[in-house]
Amino acid sequence: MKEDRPFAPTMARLREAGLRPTRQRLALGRLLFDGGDRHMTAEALHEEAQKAGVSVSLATVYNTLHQFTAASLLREVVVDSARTYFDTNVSDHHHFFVEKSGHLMDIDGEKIAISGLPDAPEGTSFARVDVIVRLQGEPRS
Amino acid sequence: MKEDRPFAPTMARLREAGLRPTRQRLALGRLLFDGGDRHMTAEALHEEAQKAGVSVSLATVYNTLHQFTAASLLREVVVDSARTYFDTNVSDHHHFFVEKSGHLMDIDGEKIAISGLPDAPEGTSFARVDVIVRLQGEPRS
DNA sequence: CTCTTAATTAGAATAATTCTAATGTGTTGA
DNA sequence: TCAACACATTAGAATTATTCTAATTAAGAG
Repeated sequence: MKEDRPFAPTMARLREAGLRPTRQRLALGRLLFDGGDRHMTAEALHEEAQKAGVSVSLATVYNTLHQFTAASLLREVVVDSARTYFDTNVSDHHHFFVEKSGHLMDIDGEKIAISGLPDAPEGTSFARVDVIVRLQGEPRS
Repeated sequence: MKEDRPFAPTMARLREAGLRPTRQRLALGRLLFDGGDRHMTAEALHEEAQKAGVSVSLATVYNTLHQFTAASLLREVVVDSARTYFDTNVSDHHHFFVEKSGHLMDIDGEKIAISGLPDAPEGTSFARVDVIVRLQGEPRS
């Protein structure tokens, strides 16, 4: 009679990425990937881990977020010079950003079309195109 | 026989913005606005001022950049979590960002069209739409 | 079980930015 | 012209997110 949430999927992800499934990485992976799309900061994830009774150092949270990003399990979103967000949605998409609250929302990449983009300057190529729709006011929800 | 570059335009800008044309603001304004479109960091502007023989503290550079931004003489560009860029081009446009070197280039806003943007969530409205084209490699020029 | 290597950690270090509180300077009006 | 006040500037301390360091711990192979 196990009461834990399934950890097998996270386990598998880590193995595929060539990351040892340590206690900390499993715990963080579960927090990140168990509940749909999330936009997390290192501090927020660290707090969440504490609250969940998992003891992880902040340094490990940072390490883990970067390793997950390198392994394409996460994507870094730059919208605010004050803090870095990590997005569990790694598919093609864009963002609404509520400037006042620092809240991020996904915009499906397929819905948006961008036309008229100039070619990449000589010697360079596109790494990614980010669309950030900055919002003022507070969403209802 | 004056050898100075014209300071009158900057002077006028400051007055319009309701900012006292102090020695520091005039000097920084000239560095920023005299040479076409520029993307500057606080540190870079501070260095440039030193080299130009203008003595301004870093705190003043920061203050000034923020005041200029509030007055719409500058626009803040968020592309890199490590440093904040200020753009002297305040018209509608977007950016190429060379990740390796930290170099920014403007993309004329009229060239680009974005279709399929969802409506702003209830309670919010669009403040601005930023398109950032991240480039890998090094531009030739 | 033991060895080897990679992961974790606490705390110090770093770097950009902001704050503080003291000093200096434009501007206004008599 | 100049006194007086509000606003600016400044050096340096403080803050904050993030990274680094060096030492400890744990995972996986044999």
